[in-house]
Amino acid sequence: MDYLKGLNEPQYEAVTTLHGPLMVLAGAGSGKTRVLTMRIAHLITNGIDPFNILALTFTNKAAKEMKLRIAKVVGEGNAKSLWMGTFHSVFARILRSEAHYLGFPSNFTIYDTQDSLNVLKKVLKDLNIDQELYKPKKVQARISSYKNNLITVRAYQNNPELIEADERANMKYIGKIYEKYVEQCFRNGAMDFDDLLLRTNELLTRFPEVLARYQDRFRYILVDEYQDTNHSQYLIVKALSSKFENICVVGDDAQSIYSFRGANIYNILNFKKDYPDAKTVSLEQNYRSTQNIVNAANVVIARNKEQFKKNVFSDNEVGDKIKVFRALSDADEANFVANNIWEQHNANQRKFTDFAILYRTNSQTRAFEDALRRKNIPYRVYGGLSFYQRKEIKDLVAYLRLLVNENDSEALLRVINYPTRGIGETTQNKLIVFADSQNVSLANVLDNLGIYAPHLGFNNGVISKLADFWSMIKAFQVMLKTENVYTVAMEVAQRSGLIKFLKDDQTPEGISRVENVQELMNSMQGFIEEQQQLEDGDPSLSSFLENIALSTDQDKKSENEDQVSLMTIHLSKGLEFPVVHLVGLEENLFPSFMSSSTREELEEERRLFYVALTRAEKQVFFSYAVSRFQWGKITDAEPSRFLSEVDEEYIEFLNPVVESRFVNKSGLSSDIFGDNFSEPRFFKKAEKKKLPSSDEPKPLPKNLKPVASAKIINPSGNSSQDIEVGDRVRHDRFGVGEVVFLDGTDPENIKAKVKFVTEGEKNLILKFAKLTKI
DNA sequence: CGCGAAGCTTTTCGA
DNA sequence: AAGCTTCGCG
Repeated sequence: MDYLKGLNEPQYEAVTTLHGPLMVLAGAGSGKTRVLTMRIAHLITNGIDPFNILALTFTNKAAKEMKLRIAKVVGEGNAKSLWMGTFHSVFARILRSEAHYLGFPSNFTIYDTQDSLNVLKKVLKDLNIDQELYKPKKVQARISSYKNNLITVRAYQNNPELIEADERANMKYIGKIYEKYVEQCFRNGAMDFDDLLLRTNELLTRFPEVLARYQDRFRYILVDEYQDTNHSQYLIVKALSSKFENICVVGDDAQSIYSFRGANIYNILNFKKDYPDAKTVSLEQNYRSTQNIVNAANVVIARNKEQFKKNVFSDNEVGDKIKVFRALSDADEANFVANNIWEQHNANQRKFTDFAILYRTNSQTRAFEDALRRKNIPYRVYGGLSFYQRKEIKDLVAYLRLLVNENDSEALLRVINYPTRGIGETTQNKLIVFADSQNVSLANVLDNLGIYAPHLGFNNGVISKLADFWSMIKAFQVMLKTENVYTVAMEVAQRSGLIKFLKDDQTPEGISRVENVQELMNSMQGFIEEQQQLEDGDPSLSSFLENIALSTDQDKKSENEDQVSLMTIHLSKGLEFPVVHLVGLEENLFPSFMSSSTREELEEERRLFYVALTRAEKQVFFSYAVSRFQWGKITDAEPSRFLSEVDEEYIEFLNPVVESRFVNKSGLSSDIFGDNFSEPRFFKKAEKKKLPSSDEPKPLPKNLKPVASAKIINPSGNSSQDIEVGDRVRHDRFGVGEVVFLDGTDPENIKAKVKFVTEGEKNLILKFAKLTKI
């Protein structure tokens, strides 16, 4: 039992407590993954059949990795029958084999958010509902939250309170829309993400024999990231574990960041109420980060009301202080980060993989990509518009979905006239109306075109176009029976005209679309080969489609490449990096303007900040910009309140503290570089110095009103007289250099080209550059 | 019916 | 800025 060596006391306890309910509160960096893997290994070495173990993880990648680590301890043969994966993938598989109970085909389609939105829009159109009043996205969110809380259509209709609430919100047709949407999905033989959980609940409650079967199979259940489970997931776990009660949940309430998709922090906060006999183990020693980082994170998270008492600590070195950089713009911020990474890469011999750039929103990515590319720094962006969400990929995938499940009308309508083949909107609408009136699927109408044609009022041209399209699909289906999936997909891409259509577009975007399709084909081939090698692999098309529907970007993280990682904070959960750049620390961005109105929302944003901070092992850089190009225009920004929540003792400012706190916002274009929200307002140290008389609580950044004139923006800045071409100057950040060029006559706006020894040439606006003559 | 231009809206996080 | 919808013409 070598694997038990080196565990600390609580870790040991968590690993060796095999029976009964157990809650492991694992602080950030406390060796949670290790405990989980060792615990499973320990179960197996103690004679528990791996077949009886179910482990639910947050990403499929985490599952894969943990399985590998377990295999190292107990041997591959033993680890194989272990069931490990995300809620969605595990229960999608179970639903496939039990689909007949629910009246679904076993090859049901899985709709992603976009697909489901498309279906919803069609429903709204069908019902003649004004999409201005019923914004599809809002409706979708509402339905999603019903599903996550197990409010089925029937439950909704029997609940006057809900109906009333929707009426008050001027959404009295929600119930009707909900009903239609569910009907449509059912008819399409499709489940959305929420259905995968909701239908599992339905399966387990309506069919006790099924529940008994899975209860008996999954005698030991482990749930990772329990703080981010929603009610639906909670009920599944509860139902499955209620017979043996060998349930181990692992989580950290301080890292609950998914309430927007229904995660319920009370699942973990109330675990003890659900299982009064539950044992609790707290892992409090952080092995990941320096003391400075851990302490800073603790101070911030302590502001949240709702939480377990924990004392996370680190025995590592004290470490560097967190460095804070104030940038002039988003581009400036990105340059700072890129420079910093470049310097550290050279000076400290850090690999690029050691760095992560974490941000709140995906739209922040671009500036960093530009800056990194300019410096030739290799990077990889995770998340964002994921590969499988690209239009060209979705189009090809829609064809494939249609082959597997021809009732999937969403897929059918997506491809019936793409590439265009003369089956326009009018024709499509006639088809839809007719199919509805006969209560059959679109596929059924196309199957029996000969019989239905007289009732459809199509001319011969349209009929033959429809027949051609459908016989093409049928031919693909026949091919699928004998040929390998890759071959069929290739045939689809070519015969449908998709490839040709894409190739006709020779713009850079068009070329990249063709490449993307190629990449999809490659990944398909890879998938098939991999599945063929696995003993229990499934190289079928529907298996491939399920795989991509549930794949996360993290899942395909490429190893062995020395690249800087760019991702949202949400995606970074569970990862760690030696150096973390947490960027865009501005009010309305982080915390997000969408989540700043209630205490609960703000606390979740704060937990997000905590997650970001605790990703770092050695060093953290905070940065924010005072102006940012956003939504098509330049917007002023104010430092995030979270900056002021970190005690000054853990922080070091890279920019000099600026004398003036004020700037004139009226008139001058240079206002965007204003220092009006510089540190003195927000940090105790500076405040004590500059505002000795002020005992008032710090104002929220929102309320700040800039006053005074632009003249005193930067007393330490340079006027035109000070600096001349040929002068040797020092810059706080770029070091020593020589002025090679001056440009402009307006003293407010003189630009200086300075050649720095280490940094090369920079174009600076003299007024702000704070150059010192030497 | 198909295409492109014009106009309009909408901005978080993601299985 | 980007995505989506609408509109008008060939």
